[in-house]
Amino acid sequence: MATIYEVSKLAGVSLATVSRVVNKNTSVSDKTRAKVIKAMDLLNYKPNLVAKSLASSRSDCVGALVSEIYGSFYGGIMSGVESVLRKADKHIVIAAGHNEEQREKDGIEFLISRSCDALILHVEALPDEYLINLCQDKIPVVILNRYIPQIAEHCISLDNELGGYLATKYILEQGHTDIAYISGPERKADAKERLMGHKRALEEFGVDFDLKRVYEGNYLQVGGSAGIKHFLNNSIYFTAAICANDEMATGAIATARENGLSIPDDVSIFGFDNVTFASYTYPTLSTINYPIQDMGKMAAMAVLKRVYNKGDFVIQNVFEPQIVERNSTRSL
Amino acid sequence: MATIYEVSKLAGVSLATVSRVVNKNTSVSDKTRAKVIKAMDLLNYKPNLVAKSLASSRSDCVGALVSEIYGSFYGGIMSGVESVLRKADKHIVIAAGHNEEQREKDGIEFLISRSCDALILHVEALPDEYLINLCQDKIPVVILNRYIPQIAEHCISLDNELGGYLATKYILEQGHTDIAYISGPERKADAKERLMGHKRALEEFGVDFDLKRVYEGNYLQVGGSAGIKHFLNNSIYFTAAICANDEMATGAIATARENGLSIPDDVSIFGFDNVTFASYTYPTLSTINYPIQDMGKMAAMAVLKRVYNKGDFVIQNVFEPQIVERNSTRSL
DNA sequence: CCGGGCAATGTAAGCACTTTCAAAATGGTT
DNA sequence: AACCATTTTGAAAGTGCTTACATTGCCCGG
Repeated sequence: MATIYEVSKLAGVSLATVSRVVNKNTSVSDKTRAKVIKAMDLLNYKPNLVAKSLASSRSDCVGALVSEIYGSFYGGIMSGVESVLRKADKHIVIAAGHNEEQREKDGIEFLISRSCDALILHVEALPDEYLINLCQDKIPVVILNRYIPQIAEHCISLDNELGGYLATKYILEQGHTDIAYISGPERKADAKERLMGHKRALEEFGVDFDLKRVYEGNYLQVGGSAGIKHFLNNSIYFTAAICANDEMATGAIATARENGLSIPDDVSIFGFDNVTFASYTYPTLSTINYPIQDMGKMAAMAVLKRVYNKGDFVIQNVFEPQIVERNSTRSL
Repeated sequence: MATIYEVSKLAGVSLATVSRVVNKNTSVSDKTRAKVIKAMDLLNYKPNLVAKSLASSRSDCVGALVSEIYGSFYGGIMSGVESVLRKADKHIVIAAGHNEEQREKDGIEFLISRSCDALILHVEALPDEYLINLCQDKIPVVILNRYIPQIAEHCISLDNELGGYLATKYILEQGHTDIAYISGPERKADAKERLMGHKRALEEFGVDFDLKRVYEGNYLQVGGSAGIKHFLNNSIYFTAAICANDEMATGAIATARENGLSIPDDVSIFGFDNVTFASYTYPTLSTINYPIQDMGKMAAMAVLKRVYNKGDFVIQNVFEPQIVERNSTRSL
């Protein structure tokens, strides 16, 4: 591979001049520029980005850490990030945190050591303090799907409480009052917030909140199954089950059906996230839209703006959830 | 950030010695090693990987190019690749090709310029010749989901013909003889191969192949819908529809149902790929398993073995598809 | 007690760029 | 033609690490 040195020799100019042409930086006369470009073409010169990084201490790399690489939710994040950053000629280095504190930390250090210019993080296990500290460091950070007041401007999140509220309000407006709620793991902030919204809606409609009607699931399909079984086995009557995510909702649908319940005639099921397969289920799943891809794009734009001074986007830190009406619910 | 120079000064040794300790390479006495490690701890030294790359002309980066980042199929690839490579402390840089020749080419050059040590490619639009040429270059390449005889040892692919054969054989064994086939785009190699397998099975069972019973879809949900509509509108009788991928199968199920057909009682539907949502549909989808995640892992192992001389894996270049029996088919 | 051989360590030349600072060229004014 | 202000160019010092080669020191057999 040709180096900048060979180009400079062939063009009869100095290294510095070639560098200037490559980086379209400062003033170079048209004549020399032409000479240099010709030499570059001739040698099929491609700048060595590693050397460039070392010399400039900018890598044009953005690190993205997600819990899992698999899955449409995380896929949405990365896809959004990639689509924006790639256009700006930035590279994306990925790592998975697998929802474990140590691995998330490792992942972050891994990305920093690669001297990423910025980090886009979807971390679940790491405590707030760690992230607050991280934001004090020189490396710019965007945190997805999490709201930490002390570093609010670094966070891009969904109003989960509102989502929980909207879901329950929708079900209440359909005339349901016997509502089961299959929650996410209590230790997860978003699960807690969604449940809070659920409570607020109940309150607003004058329906008593009953802890017996809440089952703590694990955000997985089996969690939804277990939830439905739990309510049936304990003879807790319900005409609607609100699930804290779509995955549990599919489990709930399957298990309800296995127990002879027809969806939505006997029981309405509501999800949260609006992942891809929500429109593949039968019946198609009513849910709350989580615009994760847009949020990924926003994170990328924030990086572009703050780190590379490109584009004059207005950064939206909090996104609003919206009802997606499909066929898994009916009004009483 | 502390540099190797500061460590060497603090430890009272030369740069080279520190480098040796860091890279666990050649012989260093226990005493000096201890001194160096202590100094590194004290300074919280983290090697600058960019400088390391430049000096060693190894980046510990592997580039992964997939058509889309979104979606469980591609997610499977990346997830497999990440899980293996991360353990070996390699970084994964991703790019999307979006199934367009130019973007795929750009993506590859993008990754090469980042001086990736190897490339794992899932490209669909680029012609064989380009890939054959690429393999002549110094950069090691693994090609996923595509078989090119001239560079067979670089390819990790599924026996699509066998998959098509197995799917059709399964349906035939269930007693169906009026079989509709919703194919993928003809220009895609895997679609062609799957159709070939379909034909072979028909032949074997003495069922005439009729071009009228084949509809060329686009691998998307709407393609499956369009296929079913096409057959119904043209009064082409069928008791089973085999779809060249799961996505079209879900479209087919939905549209068949809309037209008053019950699945699998009136018509059996068969898919291909076994993507995540295949077990979320109703009825759950019988399909052909495409072990894409394992193939991603295998690609990563091939890189580990060939590029980094790590591990003594046996590289499996061709994977075998398998029937996944679920509830969208029935025997006549 | 001397050297051969080997392990441990050091020296210094890269690696391919960026960037600061100074020097040279240019052009417009008198 | 001389001068000054700009613009354009070049020289050279980094950037933090690896690695070939040289050197040192040590152990052991003769």
